[in-house]
Amino acid sequence: MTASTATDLTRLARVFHALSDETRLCLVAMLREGERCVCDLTAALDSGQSRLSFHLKVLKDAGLVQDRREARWSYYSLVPGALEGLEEAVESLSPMAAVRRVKARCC
Amino acid sequence: MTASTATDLTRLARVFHALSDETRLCLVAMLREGERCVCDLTAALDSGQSRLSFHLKVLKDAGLVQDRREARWSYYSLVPGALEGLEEAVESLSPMAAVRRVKARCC
DNA sequence: TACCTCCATCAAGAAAAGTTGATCAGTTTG
DNA sequence: CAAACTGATCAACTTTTCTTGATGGAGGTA
Repeated sequence: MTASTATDLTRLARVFHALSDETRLCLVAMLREGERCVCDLTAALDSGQSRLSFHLKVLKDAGLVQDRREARWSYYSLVPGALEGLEEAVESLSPMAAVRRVKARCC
Repeated sequence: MTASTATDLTRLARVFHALSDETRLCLVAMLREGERCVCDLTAALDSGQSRLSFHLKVLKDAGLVQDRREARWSYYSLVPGALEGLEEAVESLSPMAAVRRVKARCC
């Protein structure tokens, strides 16, 4: 809890970055309905395939979505609890936590 | 609720973008303690002044912080409720909302 | 086997974001 | 008034992110 403060910040920043793009927010919105294959997402967003692949990777690297291969399709879905965990992540930026960080030169 | 979907997405993306940087997360953490003048923030983060000014502007444009001038000092503070509102913003990316969006070509 | 579909990955270029140092305006102090 | 201080803004530069088209692999199908 005290050890990996910088790491936590880094990871939190990465999650927020993943959500900082409209295309990716759309993807998240669609995936809240349930699992989707890339071809469906591509069709729905009317977007190039490599472009979506890129954005899905960003979401995946942030730990927000997961993928599953089946035959020649890739199915993406939200990582259970990942979005719900956002709230407490924000709370981790608490005043007390801040005091600790700042005393140690902050970040 | 239906009209400004794209606008909502844009604004939400902007808020997440504002939080997608470690320096800015540090600033938010410090401001959760209460109002701070820029000189204090600069000292605590051991950062150049124009750099912090830039990041504070990003946070301000996203509606997360507000500033107040007093004499020659600028005091920054969190916009009340802004962080708390994040959670419900994420929830606004609901499956139903997604269905609506996707039917209309999504974003 | 030849061909088609789905999709990850790569390279190259375009666009956006971040950093740094300089300048300037408004305030206060000597 | 001159000098010092706080902090916003600008321009130039670096770094990161995004987009696009091409390639290739894996899995089906005729």
